[in-house]
Amino acid sequence: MAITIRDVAKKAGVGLGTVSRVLNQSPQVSDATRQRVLEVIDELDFSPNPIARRLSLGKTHTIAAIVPFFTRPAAVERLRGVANTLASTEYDLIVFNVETPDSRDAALNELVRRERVDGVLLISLPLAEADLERFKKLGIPLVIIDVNELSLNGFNQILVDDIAGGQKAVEYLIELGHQRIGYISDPLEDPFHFTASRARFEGYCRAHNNAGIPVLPELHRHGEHGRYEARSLAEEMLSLPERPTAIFTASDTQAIGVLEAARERGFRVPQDLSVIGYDDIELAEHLGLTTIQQLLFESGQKGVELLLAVIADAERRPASEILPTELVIRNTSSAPGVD
Amino acid sequence: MAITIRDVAKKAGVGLGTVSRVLNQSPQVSDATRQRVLEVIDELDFSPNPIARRLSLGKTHTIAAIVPFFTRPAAVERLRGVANTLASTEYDLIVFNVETPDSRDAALNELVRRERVDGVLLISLPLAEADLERFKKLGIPLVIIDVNELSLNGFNQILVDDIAGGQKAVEYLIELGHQRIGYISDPLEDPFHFTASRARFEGYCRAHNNAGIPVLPELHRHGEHGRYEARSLAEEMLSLPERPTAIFTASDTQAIGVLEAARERGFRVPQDLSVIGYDDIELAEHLGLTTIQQLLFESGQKGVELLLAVIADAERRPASEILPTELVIRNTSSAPGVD
DNA sequence: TGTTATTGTGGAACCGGTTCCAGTGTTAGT
DNA sequence: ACTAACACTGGAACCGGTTCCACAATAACA
Repeated sequence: MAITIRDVAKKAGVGLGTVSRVLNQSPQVSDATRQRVLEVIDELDFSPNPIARRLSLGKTHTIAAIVPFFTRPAAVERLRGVANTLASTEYDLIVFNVETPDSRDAALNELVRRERVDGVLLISLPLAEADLERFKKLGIPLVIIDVNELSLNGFNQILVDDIAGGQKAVEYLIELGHQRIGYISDPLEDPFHFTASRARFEGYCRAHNNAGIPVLPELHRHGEHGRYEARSLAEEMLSLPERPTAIFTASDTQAIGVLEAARERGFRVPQDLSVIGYDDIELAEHLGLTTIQQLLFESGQKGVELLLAVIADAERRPASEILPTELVIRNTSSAPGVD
Repeated sequence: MAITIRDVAKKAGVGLGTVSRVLNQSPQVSDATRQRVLEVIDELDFSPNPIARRLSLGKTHTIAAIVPFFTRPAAVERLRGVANTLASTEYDLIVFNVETPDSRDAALNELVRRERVDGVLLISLPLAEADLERFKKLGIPLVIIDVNELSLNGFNQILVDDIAGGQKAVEYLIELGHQRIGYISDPLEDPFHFTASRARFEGYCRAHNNAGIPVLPELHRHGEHGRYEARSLAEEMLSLPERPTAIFTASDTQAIGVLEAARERGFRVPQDLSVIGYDDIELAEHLGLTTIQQLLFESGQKGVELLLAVIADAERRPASEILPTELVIRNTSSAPGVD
């Protein structure tokens, strides 16, 4: 049987309230008593049972992260930010990996049962109005990371301006002299309604409009997320009678597929084809891939910090922070037709 | 204030013990009563507070996974197996990401405090004898996944026969006619004492010995884990006066680095150079990489199942399961010098 | 010196479950 | 008809913390 606060109290010759006060650094304890209690705690190698603590406090000291496709490099990196930040707190993290709309709903229902978690981090996953309202009504602290939706004004969120990111990438290509710029992304409509591909496309369009370059439908292809799929889409695009001189993709993973297609077809990168990805995952640096960097690790970190703040103060007004993106120029981009 | 078992009892006009019995499917309840209680539970949308349950049962219903470098593809895939298996149980998972010996020790100390978790999954991380003994002495259920060490006989484990895996890869190359086969791996000695690179090297040596081919020191290079590092090592190797005609790597990530080096140097794969990786991560299929498949997802899954069995029956004798490896032949391997 | 704050302390009550024990009602056995 | 065995049921006690309230001892004030 493990040592309890009562054992400590008895051995130290104090009341159990006093031991609890020492544990919680209450100032209401004299130095002499505190000293004695601390000695006994040390002597018995006592450490308080966190579960009893949670029950008594009515808090679970657990937060949940809902993450679609948590094996994707960008998701893993965000989770790393979450896990590392949480490691130094007394909070536990439980991760819900979502791979189908069904598993999303299961996770949601699980969490919405009160008393399970103190707060929820929703990563890259847009929810229906009704689901969001449920969180609000039940008063479950919620922080949304990486969902670009106008309707989310009243919620706590950490977001990345994907429109600006996409625009930045394409403006850079236009500046280099490219006129036919392809865009390869996930489907703009998918069962989860992910926003990233759409927002980045919006940036793509804005850059074109600002420069007075028409947006050509044949230069925008989309398919399931993945390097392999992106590769086929790129091959289609590169077979066009008027092929693009540059391709922007919605993720680095897809950019890698494009690089493969270019190699396959004998196009040199960047001389014959410029390629720009998105995310700046670890591989991007090794590949020398020009990309739009978004602060993945930091998004997880800031999401946790915000969530803990919301948990600590339920009355806090909703806050949102927009993380910057940055164009990282490496070796897969140059002016068109240059040797 | 949330609904408790007492509210249900009152509304159903039964004692609170009865409600508890219904919740725990005790057979000691008449059908009529059970029915009534279930109706009220439904009506009030009651769900029992897991924390109170845990305190009362003296179990945390939480298991910990200690995973070094949890962003590496192989680790992520194992974790996916763990998380998905656990999702259908009432257990929570907390993940300790270990990136330095310090953070390993911190995780260990955290966990060894009793009452924190019901069991521990140790993934790919060899521990000192003393640390293992600590688990045993404290009676904390432990399952070790993917650590190849003879001294672990008395422990529950899921392991992969990395020696056989390495041997299989190299035997296949020898069969194809290769005589100069390189091996690129992590350092054989590292701060964590990872076993994978060593065991696979052992297999490499056995295959050579069996075939009467000498093991040449210049054909074995090792460096920090990573695609980029592997690339430089491969470049060194390919610059040798008598370069290898095939390279076996300790991971797919490193194999990708080798492919890059080959491309850089103008070697065609597989005509000029065969490359075999290890793990069969998702990328391997897309790249057409020949590799040794190990059951990553399953290793997590089986680890959890074993751990839950150990938790359920502390007297269970230690069990170990060896997962098979399989050679997956794709497009990066062929006989040497064939066009 | 008597009265009032102030500081420190002990422990009951509580958080919301589980479990055990005692007790009631029913059925079976003789 | 009386007792034994059995099936159900109610609720106290418990898990191990926190918190609040009552109270004692000391300090501050008039």
